Amino acid sequence: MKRVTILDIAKELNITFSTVARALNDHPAISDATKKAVRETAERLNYRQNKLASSLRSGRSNVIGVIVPSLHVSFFSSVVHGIEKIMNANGYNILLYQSNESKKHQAKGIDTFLQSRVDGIIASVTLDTDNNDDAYQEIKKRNTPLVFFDRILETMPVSSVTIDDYKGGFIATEHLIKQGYRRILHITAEQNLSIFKERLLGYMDALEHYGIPVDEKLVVKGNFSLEFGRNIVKELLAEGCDFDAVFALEDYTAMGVMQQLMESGIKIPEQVGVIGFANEAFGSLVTPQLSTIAQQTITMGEEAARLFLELNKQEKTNPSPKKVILEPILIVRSSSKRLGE
Amino acid sequence: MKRVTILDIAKELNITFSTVARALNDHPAISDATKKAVRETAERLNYRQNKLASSLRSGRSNVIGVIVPSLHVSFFSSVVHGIEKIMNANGYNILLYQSNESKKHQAKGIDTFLQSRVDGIIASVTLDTDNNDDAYQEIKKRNTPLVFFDRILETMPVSSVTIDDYKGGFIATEHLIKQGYRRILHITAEQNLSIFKERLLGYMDALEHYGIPVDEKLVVKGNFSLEFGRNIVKELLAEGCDFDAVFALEDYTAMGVMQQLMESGIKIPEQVGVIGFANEAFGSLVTPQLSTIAQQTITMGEEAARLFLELNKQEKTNPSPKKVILEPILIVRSSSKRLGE
DNA sequence: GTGAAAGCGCTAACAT
DNA sequence: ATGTTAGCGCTTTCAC
Repeated sequence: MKRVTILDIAKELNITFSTVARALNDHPAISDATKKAVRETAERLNYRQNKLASSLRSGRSNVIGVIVPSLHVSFFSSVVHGIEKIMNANGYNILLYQSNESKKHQAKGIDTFLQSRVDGIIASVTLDTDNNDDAYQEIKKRNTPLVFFDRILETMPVSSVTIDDYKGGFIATEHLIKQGYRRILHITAEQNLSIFKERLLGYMDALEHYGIPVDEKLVVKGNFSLEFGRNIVKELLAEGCDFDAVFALEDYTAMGVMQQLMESGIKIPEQVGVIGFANEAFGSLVTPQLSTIAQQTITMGEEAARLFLELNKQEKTNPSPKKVILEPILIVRSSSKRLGE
Repeated sequence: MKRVTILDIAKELNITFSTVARALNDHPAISDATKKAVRETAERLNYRQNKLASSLRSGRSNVIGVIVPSLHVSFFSSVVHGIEKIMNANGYNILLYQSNESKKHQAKGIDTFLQSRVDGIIASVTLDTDNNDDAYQEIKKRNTPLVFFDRILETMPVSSVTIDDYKGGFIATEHLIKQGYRRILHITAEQNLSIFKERLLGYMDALEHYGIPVDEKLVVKGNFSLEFGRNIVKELLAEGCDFDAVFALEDYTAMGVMQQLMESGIKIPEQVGVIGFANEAFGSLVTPQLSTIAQQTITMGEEAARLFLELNKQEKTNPSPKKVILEPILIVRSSSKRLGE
């Protein structure tokens, strides 16, 4: 019933527990014979190292904290999948925390991570996080390596991996323009997070680049829900708003847009073209298939993990933060393809 | 730069560190004045408890390990979402591990959990796990609380939460029968996991119950992929196999079935009805909308967490394992509704 | 209501 | 190549 420790192994073999510890850690100064004996005894006694003790003593836990808004959002669970894959392959474990889009929860999670003495933190911030968030400042103050992905705090000098949201907005809009659409509605969100700002900028620059005037009435603030997409289309149609394409901040919103357009008897893509953002699984399964911008979710997670590993290697040299920017990928499907391509 | 400990707080206040520890843990024997002073000093010095030390000493880590095949599968990420929500609310953190459907990885994950002295493990086993899996046996041997969800080891006396897969298979089939379908194709999987066995049993019993003979040619072994659904339909149509409905083990497979049927000019649900399993997000967005069986994913995670908490409370009484069985929910959509309902 | 002291199971610097 | 020793930062029993 009592847990077996290195002391038990030492007793069995009539050596000291420090020799056992060295043998188990494959210390070069230990003879092969001793190592073999120790390993066999360890196995026989069913010994398991106590990581708590080892971490406490060594100051390294081999655990990193990952904090995301919600695993129920496929974007985040895919990124976490990528993070875990790489970190696991490098001997790290993942402590997981969901902020549930609440700054308060997020702060509590960070606090727990700090208490657990994680070797680093990978995070995507809540929608309402401000640029000088205390919790994140505390991470830096304690010299705990920090990596942001997707939703970052722009003013903090922290490594991050994002997609080029500006470019994402640009190529989505450009694609619509090239398909002959001219009055392109853009559904965006509150502008406190850079990702939405950037997409909007990309949208505006694309219009300008192709000599199309920006019409403020064609930029509306919305959210990630299918419902919003339906409602805004219903409203705009009722108002007689004149648009011939929609670039939505997220695929679910775009889906709502499509549903309402179809219900209103508007042909997609002949009368109105639609493009979303995120490449959700359903996009290729619906009719018409939804054009979108893919965000390389798993790659994003993998890159975030690699960024952390790099950061950790050069920890003493205190390197300047590194920004990895992934390419957004235009996925053209039938919802926006009215020319031959 | 040096970490602040309870000793630092003690020095500041000219009391002993054990008083500080008690004050921080809200020990009843400590005066309110002392508690207040300690808390203020802790805050001022920016103290963070070292959980490694506290866990090592107390023997409780307040961490539980969660091991799933892959977070990239929405079913699992939703369940983990539910688990984290409840465990977090009860003061626990989640150590996450993906087995990637590999028994070897799974064993390594369990080993790490054991080394990290987790207070319990919640798991959904890999497809190839056998009933006497060493890693899971080891968990029990160490008296570490264990809870399975969805994919369980039947012969192990372990608490678990599943849905009633038998009933799921039954009501899916019954629904098709009531819609007038008679030659119902069932796509199942290898029979080593109970979930697929149960669904198949439910299917057969439903047929029998309604006096429809079971035709072995209408039961095929497949997998979760859309491709499999497409291919099997193509094959069966080529063979001239006569079926008028399909009950697929998973929505993606069902989606492949629908796509191929439509491409072959077969009307859904008029000529062939289709029902899937899992209630993936896309089901309500595709045309025709896909009927399915919902598995209460988030609830499943929450129940698994509650089961663990209960288990942990009565740890000394060594309670008999408790099986929570959730109701499968029939979701009727247009892919299988050819009568008025 | 607070102090003293032991020890959780390791790592690592210093001996030999 | 192995032993000795001192902690890591807490919790907890036993004093007073």
